[in-house]
Amino acid sequence: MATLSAGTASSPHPAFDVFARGCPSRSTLEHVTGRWGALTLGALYEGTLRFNELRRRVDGVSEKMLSQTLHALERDGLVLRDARPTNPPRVDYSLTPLGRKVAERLRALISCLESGMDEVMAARERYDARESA
Amino acid sequence: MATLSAGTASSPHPAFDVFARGCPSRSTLEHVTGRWGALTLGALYEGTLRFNELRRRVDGVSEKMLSQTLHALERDGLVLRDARPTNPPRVDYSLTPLGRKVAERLRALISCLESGMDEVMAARERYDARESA
DNA sequence: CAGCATCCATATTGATACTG
DNA sequence: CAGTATCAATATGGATGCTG
Repeated sequence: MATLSAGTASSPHPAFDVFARGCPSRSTLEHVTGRWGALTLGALYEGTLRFNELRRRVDGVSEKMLSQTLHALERDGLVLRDARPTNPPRVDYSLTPLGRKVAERLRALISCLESGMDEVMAARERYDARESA
Repeated sequence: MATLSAGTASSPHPAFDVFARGCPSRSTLEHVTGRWGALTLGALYEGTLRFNELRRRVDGVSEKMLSQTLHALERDGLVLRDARPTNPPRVDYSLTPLGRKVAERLRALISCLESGMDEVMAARERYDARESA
């Protein structure tokens, strides 16, 4: 067994395996956990948002990155894009059912991390003290 | 409310907030979800591993990236590094209790993604057909 | 074995300007 | 408003060579 193909999370022989180099699920994982993917899904979990609303809510994204992120998530079927042919244009972004499930897991991870941050900070101090010595 | 500070996952006013630009938890999230962080935690979830074992199991990591990833995770208190002063040297990596909790959430996310991949693939085809038209 | 230091190609990202 | 296009800055990643 060269890669982490077997023994993964739920199933011993999943049809798709994130741990394998060429698996499509690996790219999806990257879209989801990427720098802006996680924040974008997190923001949309709270409700439908328009492009510029999203931009304001996700602290630090550039127009380009948000656009790119949204395209990737839409392509993966996690985000729904609803463009109304009005003038001025109005585009609403929301989560698909699958996107919602994924966002939930993501939030579980995030909240786990947030509540563990005191421990993380303490570990960092110990590490830095030890290394600088 | 300019950022995603409020209304986050579990608590309305978390002490640490991943969504805020300068929050330390954001960097931890990046270590955890980063390209190699997720795979590394996933691998260690299955048991203690030595450096080169880890390198073989995480398909595609370079020595440098694995080293870097391991340092970041160790500093954050998620991974434990146990170096025995033997010759040849032997270093065992394992998860701390916090690391284990985080890895669990990560695996939940991953397995959610893996079981949704059929849907993802279908969405991709629809998207590509639509866009190329 | 377990790594660190260095160099370099390339991928990501961010500003800026422009369009429908 | 909702983006796309382009260019420059930067970060990332990998190959190589060396050490304890």
